[in-house]
Amino acid sequence: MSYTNYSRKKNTIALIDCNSFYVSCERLFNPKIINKPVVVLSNNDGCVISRSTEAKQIGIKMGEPYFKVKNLVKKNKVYIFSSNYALYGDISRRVMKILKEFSDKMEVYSIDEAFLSLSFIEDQRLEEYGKEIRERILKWTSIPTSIGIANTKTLSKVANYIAKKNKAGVKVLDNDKDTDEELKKFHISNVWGVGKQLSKLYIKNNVDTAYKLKNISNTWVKKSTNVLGAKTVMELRGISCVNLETLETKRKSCCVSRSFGKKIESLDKLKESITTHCLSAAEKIRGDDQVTKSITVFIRTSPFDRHKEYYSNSKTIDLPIATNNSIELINAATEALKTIYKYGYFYQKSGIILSQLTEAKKEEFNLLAPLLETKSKVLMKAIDQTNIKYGRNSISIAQAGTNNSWKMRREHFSKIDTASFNNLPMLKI
DNA sequence: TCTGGGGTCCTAGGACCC
DNA sequence: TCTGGGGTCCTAGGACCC
Repeated sequence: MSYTNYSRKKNTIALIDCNSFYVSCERLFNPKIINKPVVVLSNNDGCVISRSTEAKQIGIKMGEPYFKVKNLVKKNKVYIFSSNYALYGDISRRVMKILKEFSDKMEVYSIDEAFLSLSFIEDQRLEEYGKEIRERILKWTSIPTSIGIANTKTLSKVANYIAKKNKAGVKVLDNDKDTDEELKKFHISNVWGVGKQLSKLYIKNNVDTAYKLKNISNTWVKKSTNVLGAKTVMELRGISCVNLETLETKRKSCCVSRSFGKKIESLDKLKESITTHCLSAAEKIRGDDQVTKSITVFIRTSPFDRHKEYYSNSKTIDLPIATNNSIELINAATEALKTIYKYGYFYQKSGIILSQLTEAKKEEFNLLAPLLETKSKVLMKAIDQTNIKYGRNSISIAQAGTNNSWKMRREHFSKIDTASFNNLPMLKI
């Protein structure tokens, strides 16, 4: 049975993906690393999270711990950068703003990816339109992109993957025969929505290409996986099941966590880190006018250390009244921390999660403590504004500590000041 | 010595109820 | 010898994404 002959409303989706995004951002301000192997490291200089083409060719893998590739780095004179998310965020906003000009239906999918609806473009113009998008992004921001265009999000992901390998940087999958040819060459593990576990299951059942997945029986997928698995199969058949989310939605939870630059043992130091996490999480949700109803604190030792016993625990506290007040969150988090802290372990990471986020009602009257409520709101606002004006952590609270020996490593930071971003020579005129 | 961080969605299973 | 059954709601943990 063929699944490709359904008559359906035309639905065209482009996926625009910035190539080696973090590396490309660093290159904007550092022309000497163009055409050189470059990698960007995760927080704490832990893992490789972005690689230039040259770095990929050397054999540096995505997600690999930095210490494991140090030799390769040295031998090949690879340029190393600690991540600079403020910078990447700024560049991302610029790219998205330009993309928006090409379609009024856009979904910003991640810091370096967006889906655009191109249903209003005739099929024969799609490739040309894709090239226009690509050229304008390149010209106005110097960021190279790859563009995949197809009838569903999953197929546009496939097209994008192919576009990355071809020189034009644009791939349109709009006819069934070509699409099938490409799907036959497409390994199952590269399909969007098929991770490690599903790959294993599919391969065990002799489904090792996207084409085989597309032609699998509906009953089998539903029985063996879940609704997401079934959706992926439909999408490969060109039947759209994953909608374009054009409305910006607010987050439903907010997590702040960090590994420590140096392992820590004491409750006091953990308290400092948790306090710092609460301050930034509270600031984030206040920025979105949200409040939280529950806070989770978690701590753990290193899962990689085979010589020491692993300890990991978390505690969730439900708050009596939804809040975004830093002090209240810190108090709750501190209580939670005390219940899970165990002496004698060397902790590697701590974090907090604010969940059940909802819209803060602007004029909510708390009859029990109206005055207190207002005062603390004013205080939080003052803190946020000062920190925006004078830089992060201009105002903090004492419990966050000032001499944080546990702070993360950032030995290869490019120190590009995004505050003076507009002065930097990024526009090529 | 050194292994990221921040999200979403789904499901199994427990708690609870009648 | 021998546990009711069926429904809802909630949560922890898993899988996936970038």
